Amino acid sequence: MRSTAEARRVTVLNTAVSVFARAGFHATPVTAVAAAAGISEAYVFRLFAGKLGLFVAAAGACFDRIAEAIEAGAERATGDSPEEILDTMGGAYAELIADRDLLLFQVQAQAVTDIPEVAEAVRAGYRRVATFVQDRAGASDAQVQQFFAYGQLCHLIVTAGLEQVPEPWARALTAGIRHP
Amino acid sequence: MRSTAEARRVTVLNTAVSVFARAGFHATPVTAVAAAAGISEAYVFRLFAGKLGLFVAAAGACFDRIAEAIEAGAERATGDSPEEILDTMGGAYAELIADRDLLLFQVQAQAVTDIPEVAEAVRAGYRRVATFVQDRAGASDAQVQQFFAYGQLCHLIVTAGLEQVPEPWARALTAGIRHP
DNA sequence: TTTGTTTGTAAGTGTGCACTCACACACTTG
DNA sequence: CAAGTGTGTGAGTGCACACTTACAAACAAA
Repeated sequence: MRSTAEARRVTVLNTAVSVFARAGFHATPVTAVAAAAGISEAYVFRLFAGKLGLFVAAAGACFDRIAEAIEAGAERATGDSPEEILDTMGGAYAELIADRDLLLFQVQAQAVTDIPEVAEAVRAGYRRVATFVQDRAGASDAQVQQFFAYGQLCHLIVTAGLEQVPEPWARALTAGIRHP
Repeated sequence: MRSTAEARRVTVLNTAVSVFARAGFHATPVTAVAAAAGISEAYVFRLFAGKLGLFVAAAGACFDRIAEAIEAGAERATGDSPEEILDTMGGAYAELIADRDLLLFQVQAQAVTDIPEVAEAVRAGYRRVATFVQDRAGASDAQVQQFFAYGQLCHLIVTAGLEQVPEPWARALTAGIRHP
């Protein structure tokens, strides 16, 4: 017994987030995840209920990490106006997604929401994050909406590589966006 | 000769947008597009340079339709303040994506931007739409950015099915969004 | 009619991949 | 030590699907 199954599941999930992030659910063979995690394909199938079970569990892990980062970030807020707290949360999020994996995974998950289990996982993830933002920052509906709208804009900026585009329209879309 | 190849290409592209919109590039066999278009798989391969060529061409058709709708919508603006024109453009876009195909196709295209040809097609699409919005509405960078941020929020709302979620966080995210 | 061109297809071919199964090794308990 | 339990894999199996090829029918021009 080299490791417990539960510990394996955790490491596999983290690598799964990274690997699925690049090419998405359908274009990523589970051999790729297995190889990245350093175990055999067969064992991945023993640890999770099929490729779909693996992806859904990875989505859970992805949103867990996002929620934790935002929750931890909120603690660092200096003032307690909604604007200040939202700003600090945004900063924590920007910091977290610097490596792109969590952001790209979200995009990939949104793309396979035609699979009901994935749609539910995405809703569960945003439910957790959005309710926390709303409650903790004491923000209005409009502020919460704006927070997520600009978050989604980040997805476009990163997937389309707009930071690298010097034209005016691209500069307008990326203006003031943190980090990417 | 039942039809010219060029006419076929147009009809195939429109069906391709609809069919790819549902399950995305990798999960959609070209037989599905061929069947929906009423022709054989082999002929699709004769009309387009592989599955990727078909998808990239479909992306072009998708953004063409969006750009045309926004350009036509801008004509209907009553005033000429940036706010009014942006609002009218937003309305035209909301109207266009009522059938979801164009919106979902954009999401699917963003998910396969790891393929350089697709990334370039996405950039070309947003280049056309964003420059038009900026020039025609005479909007500031911040206004253009906001316009697209809330457009991207629509993608999340539709893919995650948030209109159907009665909880407060979902109501906050969907508040005031037109149509979906 | 014959020759050529374009539209269209049926029937493959090869490959990649999800998933299974029989088996082996590690470790524990009695 | 023997028997049991959990961890891990090699070697398949079967199917879906991207792409090709050989062939046919419609139309045009001579």
